[in-house]
Amino acid sequence: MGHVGSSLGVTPGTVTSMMKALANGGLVSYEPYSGVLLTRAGAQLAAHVLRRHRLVELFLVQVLGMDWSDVHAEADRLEHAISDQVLAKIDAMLGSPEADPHGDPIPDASGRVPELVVESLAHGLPGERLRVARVLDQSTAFLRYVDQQGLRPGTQLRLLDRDEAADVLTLEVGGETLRIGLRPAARILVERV
Amino acid sequence: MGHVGSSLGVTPGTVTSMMKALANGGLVSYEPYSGVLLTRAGAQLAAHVLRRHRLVELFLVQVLGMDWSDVHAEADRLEHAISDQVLAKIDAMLGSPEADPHGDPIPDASGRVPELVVESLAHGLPGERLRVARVLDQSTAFLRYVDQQGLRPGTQLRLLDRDEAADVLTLEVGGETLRIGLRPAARILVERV
DNA sequence: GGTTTAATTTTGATTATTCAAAATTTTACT
DNA sequence: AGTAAAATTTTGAATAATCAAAATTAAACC
Repeated sequence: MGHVGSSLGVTPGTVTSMMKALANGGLVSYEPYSGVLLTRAGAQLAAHVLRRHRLVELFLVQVLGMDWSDVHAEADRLEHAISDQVLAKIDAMLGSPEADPHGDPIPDASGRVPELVVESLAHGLPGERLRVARVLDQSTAFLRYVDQQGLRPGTQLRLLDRDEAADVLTLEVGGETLRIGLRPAARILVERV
Repeated sequence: MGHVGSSLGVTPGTVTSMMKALANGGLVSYEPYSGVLLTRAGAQLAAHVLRRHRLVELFLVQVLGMDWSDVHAEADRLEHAISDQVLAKIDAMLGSPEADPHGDPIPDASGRVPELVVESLAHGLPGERLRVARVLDQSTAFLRYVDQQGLRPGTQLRLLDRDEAADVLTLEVGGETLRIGLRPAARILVERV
């Protein structure tokens, strides 16, 4: 559980305290040394938090014209301050979207997440026509790279070649040919078209 | 200073602690039992907080289509979570407005507040043509009333009669005639046109 | 002016959050 | 199986925010 602490910037002991508090509130089941599991209520709450976060991200990009590589941090601060009423307005304005700018699915108001059939770009076979559905690595650096290569969610592409030895895929995107390593390709999810 | 506490929902002792903390941070000068005064830095910060609050209110009304009688509470929660970058986008989208939906002036980015020459509607004289500039009482009830009477900021009106004895003004607004007490009229600021 | 009343401040206690460091448990490796 | 390493939890202490109630100061009133 150490990674939870470092990603939140707190010490391991603090994470234990938090987990106990969550267990106390009925949001997780917690057995010392073995880990935590979300309860039904906890999963529900998590879905609502995700919904807020992702709707806010999409709003920041689409309505305020912000860069998609910056909105994660903004949304982290905003999601706690937005009322259900404002969220409903945002949702309506965006047309109840199913995915945020990174392609992450947005749970609906009841907490259900839209499923989509996607696979990793790294598993694609030569000749396939694909559409970028989702970018898993949301670090600023990676998003910038994806942006520059024109591989944002929604983009169509064709897989030209797959070179296992060199660890490289060759793609055709918007008439251009580009090469991408299998490592980064594994962080990009696509759907067949 | 008791009203500060009650409007914040805390006890008087807590207010004293807060004032000491603000004085410690150089935002106010504080002399026990005599009161507090904003320092230059405090006034600057206050202007920025007001700017945030009022820009957010206007944004909620103009962009998200919310009711102006609801946005105060929303803005109170949002103003702390919005980054300068997002605020700048909002400001640009609204065209660097000078007043929020209630007519309250919005300080510019440097903290300067636009002055406008206004007086209370209660001081108007019969025959004057006026424009509603600002509504001081921002309780939900009063804003609803003002809304129903069509007296939102920007509305033009003519003062027909002033009856000191009955404590009533007679106005002509958009072809309609309406009567309003001097008490509520004092909460509405107008400019001559 | 002296006394009562109201406002403000201080005091002492409570609660919540976090950390560093020690203790415990699990996992990994021989 | 046994030990070393890593992860997790516990402990004890520090900090901050708040409150209720007591003490102090200022204001109001005869």
